[in-house]
Amino acid sequence: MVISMKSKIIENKKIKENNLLQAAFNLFTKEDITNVSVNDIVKSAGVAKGTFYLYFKDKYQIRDILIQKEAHRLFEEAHKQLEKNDIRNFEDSVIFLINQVLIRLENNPLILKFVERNLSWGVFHAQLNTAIDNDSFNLIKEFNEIATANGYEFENSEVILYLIVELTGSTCYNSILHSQPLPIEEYKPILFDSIRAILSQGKKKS
Amino acid sequence: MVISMKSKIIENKKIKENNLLQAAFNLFTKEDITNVSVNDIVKSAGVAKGTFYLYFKDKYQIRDILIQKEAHRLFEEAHKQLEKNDIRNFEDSVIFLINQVLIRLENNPLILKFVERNLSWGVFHAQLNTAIDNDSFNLIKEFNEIATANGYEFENSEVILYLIVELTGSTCYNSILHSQPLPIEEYKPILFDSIRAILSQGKKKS
Amino acid sequence: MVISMKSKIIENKKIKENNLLQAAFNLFTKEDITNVSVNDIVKSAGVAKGTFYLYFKDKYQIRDILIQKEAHRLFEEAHKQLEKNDIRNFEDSVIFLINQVLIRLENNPLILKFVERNLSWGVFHAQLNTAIDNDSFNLIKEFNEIATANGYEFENSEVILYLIVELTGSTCYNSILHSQPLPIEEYKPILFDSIRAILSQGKKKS
Amino acid sequence: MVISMKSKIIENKKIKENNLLQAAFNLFTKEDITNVSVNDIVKSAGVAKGTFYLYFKDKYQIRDILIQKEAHRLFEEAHKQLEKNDIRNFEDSVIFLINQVLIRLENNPLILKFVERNLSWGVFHAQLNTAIDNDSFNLIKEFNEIATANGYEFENSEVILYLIVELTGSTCYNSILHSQPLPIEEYKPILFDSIRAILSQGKKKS
DNA sequence: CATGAATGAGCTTTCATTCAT
DNA sequence: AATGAATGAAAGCTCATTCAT
Repeated sequence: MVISMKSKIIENKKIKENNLLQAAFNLFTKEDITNVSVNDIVKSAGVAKGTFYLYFKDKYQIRDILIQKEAHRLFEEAHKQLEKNDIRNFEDSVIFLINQVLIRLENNPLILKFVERNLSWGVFHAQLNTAIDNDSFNLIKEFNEIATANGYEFENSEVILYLIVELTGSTCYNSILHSQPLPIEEYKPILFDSIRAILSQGKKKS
Repeated sequence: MVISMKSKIIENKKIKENNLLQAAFNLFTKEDITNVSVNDIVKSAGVAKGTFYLYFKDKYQIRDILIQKEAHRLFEEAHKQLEKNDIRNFEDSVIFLINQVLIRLENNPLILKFVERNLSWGVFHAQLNTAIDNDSFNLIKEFNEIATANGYEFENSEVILYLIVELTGSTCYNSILHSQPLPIEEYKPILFDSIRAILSQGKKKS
Repeated sequence: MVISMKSKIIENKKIKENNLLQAAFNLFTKEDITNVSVNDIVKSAGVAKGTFYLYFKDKYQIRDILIQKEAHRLFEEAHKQLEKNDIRNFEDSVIFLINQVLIRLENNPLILKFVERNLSWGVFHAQLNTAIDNDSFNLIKEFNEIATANGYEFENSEVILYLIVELTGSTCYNSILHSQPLPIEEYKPILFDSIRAILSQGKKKS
Repeated sequence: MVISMKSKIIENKKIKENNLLQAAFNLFTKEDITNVSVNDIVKSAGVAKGTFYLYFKDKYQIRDILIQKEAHRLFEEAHKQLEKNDIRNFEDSVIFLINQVLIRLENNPLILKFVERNLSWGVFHAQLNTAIDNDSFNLIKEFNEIATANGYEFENSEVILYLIVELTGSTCYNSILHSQPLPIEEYKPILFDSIRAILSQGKKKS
């Protein structure tokens, strides 16, 4: 009995926290973070103002947590798909992974809107890198392994990977949300060709 | 006499306006724009609060003017250097121009900080485009001309140019300011090789 | 216990609200509303600035609430007196009611000052009409009933009533406050005679 | 020559002053005086800010001057018409004069709008009374003369006149501008009947 | 744990008025 | 006499944060 009561309380806390996170996410996708007050968040979440401060330091902490969560989920799902499909070729693997992430962003532009509204590429990017490093799936290690197995060799493979992630991120953001400079479907071929061109620098002559 | 009196007033106004712009620039490089109040700006500029509104609508207008000015100067100077040096080769020209801009950013990282603090690559990019378009030096046009003259052909040359600008901007920003993933001097060769790889896609077989 | 705690808070809120209303009323009787700042009101009420906005939208809302309250009380009390006194004659009833209101205004000229200072005859009048219409005591209906019962008939009885109310309001205001054109006690007979003259127009010849 | 130069300057001053008065009148008919800034007035008048203070103390002074002017013109014109028409009957004379003023207000509701916008019945009324007293045409004196000549006698004739002016002013204001309680054309007969009823109190039995 | 009333610092913006030119 | 740039006090209002209940 005591245990179930406690667990119920804990469960209740989790619900409150999630309500706040969800409410904040919704508001942050509609308005710049400076135009969202803690009042707005607690009203939308249906809790009292003081309750907010029991769970979070301020609205910026809630934003960072949201970004971390989304970035983590994004890569986890892309990774799952990569494992399901038995792609051996090096360039294809990289393109596949990137494409998986892009597909998710296309289908859920709220995440991008959220990032745009909060002008937080910097924060998002930092979290993305953290996600890439810490994930059970170590992207860099795998990148190197597949590269070597396929006869590629890079002096500085992480930098090449970083460069590709940045190129993709900064251009696809505008492409998905504003079709600038091209709609994402038209832009992808050009992007992917450029990525292959970059990767092909590492191809060893046999 | 009348003219000199009037011109003195006009001169004085220019000084006040510049004081405000300079003060705002300094503050914007130190703090996020949301943490800089109009009060801070006028105090730093040594003018009264009301004076600010004689010259600018709000602090966001002052930010946009600053960004436009900086972006314009950046490209103007880079362009001058390109004209001084008689570089004919296509890839070399592109790399030279990018390098000139990067050298200026390396020497004045405040401009980069300013842009970071305002997290406005988007704005910066828009201003850049305006500067590029309106300038006597038309980047896109020249890019195409030199490309053709050197036996390069792109289906979508503006997109390729955009892609290169974004790749450069998003990666060099961290490289210059935080030496991430590498210090700018070490990163440049890798970046330039990747840009050449991207450009080489357009090379026509003769 | 819980109830008493909650009720204490509610009671406290009522006190705060009344403090604000009272403070505003005092200031509005001394100064034109445009010369009374929210700051003045909260200082006088002994609460923080933000508290004001917890209870009212702005100072104009507080003014309207005050006017409504006063207008309502004025007529409620006059009506009570009319019921206590069994006056059957038509002209006497009308004069009695008007006199009751005037007596109250004479004894509490602050209400008149408040109305003057806020130059809000319009608002006051609107509230008065609402009070007349909505009150359990429906003046217009009763006016008609007593008129008919006493052999009076008006083509447009509401207009006659309106005309009398305006005549009374606009002249007694100056009479009570500035004894212009005569002190109220000297003015009343003339006013009442004029009102009777107006009413007598509706007297049917028998 | 010197005289004409001086007179030209004086003329110029008059033009500036009139420009300011006209500009202020236009603005005061569109907006409450608190929402009209000195800046608005000088811009509309086409003069510099400082010039305003060469002619007027503040915007409230300009308002009072405007009200005085309008009130004066109103009665002057009504008076002229009365003289042109040889009306001998007492009640008819009073009604005629009132009707002349009303006709002018109906045809130029800007004056009423101006009064409404500035919520200045009090000020307007004071100026009106001054106009009535000071005018070459002494209303009260004439009122008494015609009354006596026609066999009317009032204990307090000024008070009766005041009462009629107030009744007319406070009700016709709403009637002309808002058709409340009736459009002015429908309201006039009722009003005039009531005025005649009031006046008939003074009729001596012969 | 949860509440929400209360706070007051701090923001943006306006505007009457001055005064050197 | 006329100008208009400069002022800075003061307004309305918001909101993160606290704390008694």
